[in-house]
Amino acid sequence: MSISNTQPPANFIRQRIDIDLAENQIKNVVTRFPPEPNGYLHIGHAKSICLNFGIAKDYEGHCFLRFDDTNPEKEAMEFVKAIQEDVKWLGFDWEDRLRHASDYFEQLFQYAVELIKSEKAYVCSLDGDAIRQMRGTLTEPGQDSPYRKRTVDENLDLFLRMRDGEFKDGAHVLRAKIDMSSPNLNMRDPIIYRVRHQHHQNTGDTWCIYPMYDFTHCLSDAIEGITHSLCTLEFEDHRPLYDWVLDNVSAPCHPQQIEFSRLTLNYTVTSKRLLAQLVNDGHVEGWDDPRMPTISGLRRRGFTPEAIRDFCDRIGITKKYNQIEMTLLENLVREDLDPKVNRRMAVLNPIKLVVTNYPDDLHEIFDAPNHPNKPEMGTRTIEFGKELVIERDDFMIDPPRKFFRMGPGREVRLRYAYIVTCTGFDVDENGEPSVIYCTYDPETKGGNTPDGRKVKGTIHWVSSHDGQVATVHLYDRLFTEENPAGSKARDFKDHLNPESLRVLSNAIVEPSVVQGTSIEHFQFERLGYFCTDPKTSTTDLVINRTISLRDTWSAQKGHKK
RNA sequence: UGGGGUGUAGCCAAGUGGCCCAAGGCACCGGAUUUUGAUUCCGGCAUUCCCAGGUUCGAAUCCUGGCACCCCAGCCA
Repeated sequence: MSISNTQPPANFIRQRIDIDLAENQIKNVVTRFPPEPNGYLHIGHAKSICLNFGIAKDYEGHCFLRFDDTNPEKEAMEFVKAIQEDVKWLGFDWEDRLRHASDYFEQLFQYAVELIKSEKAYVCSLDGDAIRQMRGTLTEPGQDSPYRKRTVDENLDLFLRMRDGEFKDGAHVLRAKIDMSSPNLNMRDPIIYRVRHQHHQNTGDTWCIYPMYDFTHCLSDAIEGITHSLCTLEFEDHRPLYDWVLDNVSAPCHPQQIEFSRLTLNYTVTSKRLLAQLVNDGHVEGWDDPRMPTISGLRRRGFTPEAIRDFCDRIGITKKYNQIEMTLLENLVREDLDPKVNRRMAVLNPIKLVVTNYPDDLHEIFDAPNHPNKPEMGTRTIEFGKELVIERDDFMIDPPRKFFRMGPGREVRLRYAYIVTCTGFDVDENGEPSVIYCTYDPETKGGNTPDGRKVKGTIHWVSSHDGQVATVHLYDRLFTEENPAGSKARDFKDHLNPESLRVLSNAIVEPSVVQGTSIEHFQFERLGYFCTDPKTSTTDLVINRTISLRDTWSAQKGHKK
């Protein structure tokens, strides 16, 4: 038996679930993906989405999409819409399990009342500074709030009045009564409700008090019957509080929180806060700028859901701090696109090539395969003529021996057309070549060599007669540093790559590169994978480079891509 | 001498005391095929698992002691 490659990768969370199932701790698996709608989803969220939805799928359980919307100041409908679109695009379906933490505000309120009644929560009227000061430090215990001894009746009365809008923002908070000397700061009477007179994206103006994350999350999990609440490492310290809340109210069940390490990708940032800065400061065009590691940016760049899911599978789930190489993601995109995408020819930096012995007004039509290794993908026609364009990089006045392209006196194949020999060139006032001349060998139609002669170089071309002008966006990594946010001394924006976007406005593409309403993917032969930009129009063809082809030649030569 | 975590190749990662002189992927280095210097294919790539002791017939896996790194003092999540 061969090893199945459809087997989901083993990881410690799946092992935990296997044990829970085997020991009958749970009957079926329920997970959730709980984004806060305060920004767009990024590749790090994709890891969590694939984990949570992937586990639900593999174990035939369920996964909720739940908006963790307890802080109305930062949250917006734009983000809840975008998040849903991104999760769907990645290929996951929450069916009828779309929820908001704010759907539970009334229940949460009742749980808070329970806590007050059992003397496990109190209204504290200290201001922010005082609360902070009395919390103590990492090495020193905190001090009890003077309001800690308020009676149940007094607390109840105050809490109800907080809800009724009697108090200004910050006047009072509700705190859990735990232990001000706990070595875990989260257990030092954490705030669980605060007053915020703020319009909420989902509940409107119904509430003016909002529950905090630590109180909301565990209870939302319990209400939904989540079995395994998967979150990132920074919440490890919060687990005792997660468990405390569930142990001290009449929660329907007690989900288990399990933490895993978040994704770090080199040469970019995976933090909503930092990405928001790039958007707000205008360093990129928006959340869906193709240079952004956001799901919407990657989509517009031409990355596929398949490649992203594959990436998430391959990086694994552990508790180790990691930094994944961007080249892994890039290679998986190539791997996904290579077998399924049509080949086309496009010249990014054109220079004119005149075939001097070709008839002036002849335009031959050739069939060219859409995929050289997959005949079943069919063919398209390409037009040949006397005047063509080729890539400037494919010609050198004085080429080295190993340059398998065009140079004076050299023979080269024009892909799927003819073998041509360079006979001369013109230069402009700067000494740069401006026109190249060649002759073609009529016996080599289609690029074949009936005499069996070897022609090492094959270059791409487009006919001037029917080639179409396009604007091509060449993208490169957004940052010049591996870990742009890794230094406390320097702002991450100092490491922005000034050449992350190059716009080529005179590219010539073959006419079969037509723009549809949705993103179309191509491989431009010898160049890379490209896609039409969603903002392209019939009069202005805009094409994004997803990723270049692997290029061992220029890598060896140390040439710049 | 606050608490919570993590340490297996350049980057991920399996491994849960004997089949480990450590799986797999990416990267890298050869070599074959090639009308994309692409793809594909074949081969190579940790006597060693943060370090030092110990237990054991046997340790990456157990014990003891170090070391390094990450997270926590929002009325953010």
